[in-house]
Amino acid sequence: MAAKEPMTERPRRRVGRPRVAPEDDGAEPREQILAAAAELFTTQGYTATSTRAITAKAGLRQASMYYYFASKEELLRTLLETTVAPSLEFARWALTEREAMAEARLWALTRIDAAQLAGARHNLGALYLLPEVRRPAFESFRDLRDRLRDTYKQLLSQTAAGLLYTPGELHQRSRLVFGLVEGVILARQDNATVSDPVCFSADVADGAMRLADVGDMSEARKQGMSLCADWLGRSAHYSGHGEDEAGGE
Amino acid sequence: MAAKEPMTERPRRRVGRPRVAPEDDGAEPREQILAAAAELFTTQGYTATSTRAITAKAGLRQASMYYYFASKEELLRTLLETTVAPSLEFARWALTEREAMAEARLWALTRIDAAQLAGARHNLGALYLLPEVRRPAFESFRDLRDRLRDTYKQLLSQTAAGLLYTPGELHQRSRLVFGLVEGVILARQDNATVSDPVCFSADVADGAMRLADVGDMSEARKQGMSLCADWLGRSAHYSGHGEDEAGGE
DNA sequence: ATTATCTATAGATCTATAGATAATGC
DNA sequence: ATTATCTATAGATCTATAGATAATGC
Repeated sequence: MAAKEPMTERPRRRVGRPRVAPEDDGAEPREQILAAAAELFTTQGYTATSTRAITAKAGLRQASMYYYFASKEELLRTLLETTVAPSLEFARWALTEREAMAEARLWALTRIDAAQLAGARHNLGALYLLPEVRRPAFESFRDLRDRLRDTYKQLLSQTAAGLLYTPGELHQRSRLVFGLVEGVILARQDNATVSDPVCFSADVADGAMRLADVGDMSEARKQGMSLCADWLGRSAHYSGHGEDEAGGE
Repeated sequence: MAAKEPMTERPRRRVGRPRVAPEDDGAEPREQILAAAAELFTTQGYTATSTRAITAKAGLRQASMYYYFASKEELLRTLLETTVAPSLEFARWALTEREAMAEARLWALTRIDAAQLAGARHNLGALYLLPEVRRPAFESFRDLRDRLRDTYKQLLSQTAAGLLYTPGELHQRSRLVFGLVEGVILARQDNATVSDPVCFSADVADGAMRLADVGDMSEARKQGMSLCADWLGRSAHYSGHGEDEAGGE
């Protein structure tokens, strides 16, 4: 994501009227705006954050935001969708990996999801909790989120204990597990950063096993870890990087 | 909370300039404002809810709100503090009940807390999650919340399994338990109401036992239920009502 | 000519205050 | 006189658009 040419110091003079505030780092303006919005939306809320505050932090003028985003809503939509995407991709993959036991896949999904929530800069998961996300403008994002939630439920239903649940019990239980993961977001809201996302996410995944009444946790954990490793290997293969996303050891 | 005199239909003509919109029910204006704010703050957020929207729902004019509350912030502060108070009172009491085992007290606290979150009108717990609550204006509320969180931690540390935790493990583990309870808030945000708060809160308390590695859950549960019953008896004694607050059976 | 910014501003809010007004109570 | 409302509005926002401007690129 950083500079690709360590040798050639290529200033790459940019077209267009220069900024009044010089760019401090080499980041693209669009990315700077997204980063500023991420920080402000997560800490102060959506409506309470003005486009003026965002652009001030990004180092340009209020109106310049509209060159990159059609509206403030589109800015939030972009952040929401890029945040849920990685977990959802893993979820889809986990559903297809039928050789692994459902317990292990649930462990791995919980772990990947929790690690992403714990490790992301600026507690991006907190965006899911913004009341404004209920507006119709963000429905497409809520659909993605529902699909992720449903994957937890499906995997849970395939565990040994889960096969015995009534539909009502399954629903209740999957809410508890999903809630546990969302708890990571709330934990971060209190103390700025989780000290060790790698360990913490594994703890959360273990917690999910307990909530799911998994008998042999160590087996699920072992298989689950290898699923995580497989996935991280895969995604590292497709996109050049991605290794520090969810902390595999 | 409703009418005290079923016989004497006492219209109790009110002093002051009459409202332009007639009062539909007999509720006090202050309470009507609080109820309207509760609904709007929890569903749309604090900044996104205008004082105009609140008072429109309460059936009076925007400026009339300021007769009862000095500012919009004071309105939110009132809601926050009345919401956390019942759980915190129970928490304080649970700490003193030394005859009961720590596991049972943790079960009971989780249950009371979860039941209140699940059963309250308008998902009031969602107020805790509003980003605006981080503002200095709400610090006194955050202190109360911290005290509640700390009670979970203390009880957890006194369980059989908890005595063996390192301080770091204890902290992590208590975060998971507290997060599980907060998950109730998130569950409600999706599907408007929890079908059965009584059962659901017991399930959450069981979940806390699982997260806390409690060996004999049934014993903790039995004792915990009786603690809940004791408390509800007590509070029913002090204040005339309060029996449907946290659904004891 | 194209790109990426800027300045300026229209128009729509929103909170809180000032001060009038219509009841009851003494 | 006191109480509980009202109307009107000041002053401070905030989002999004219009249109100017300063670069590079052809």
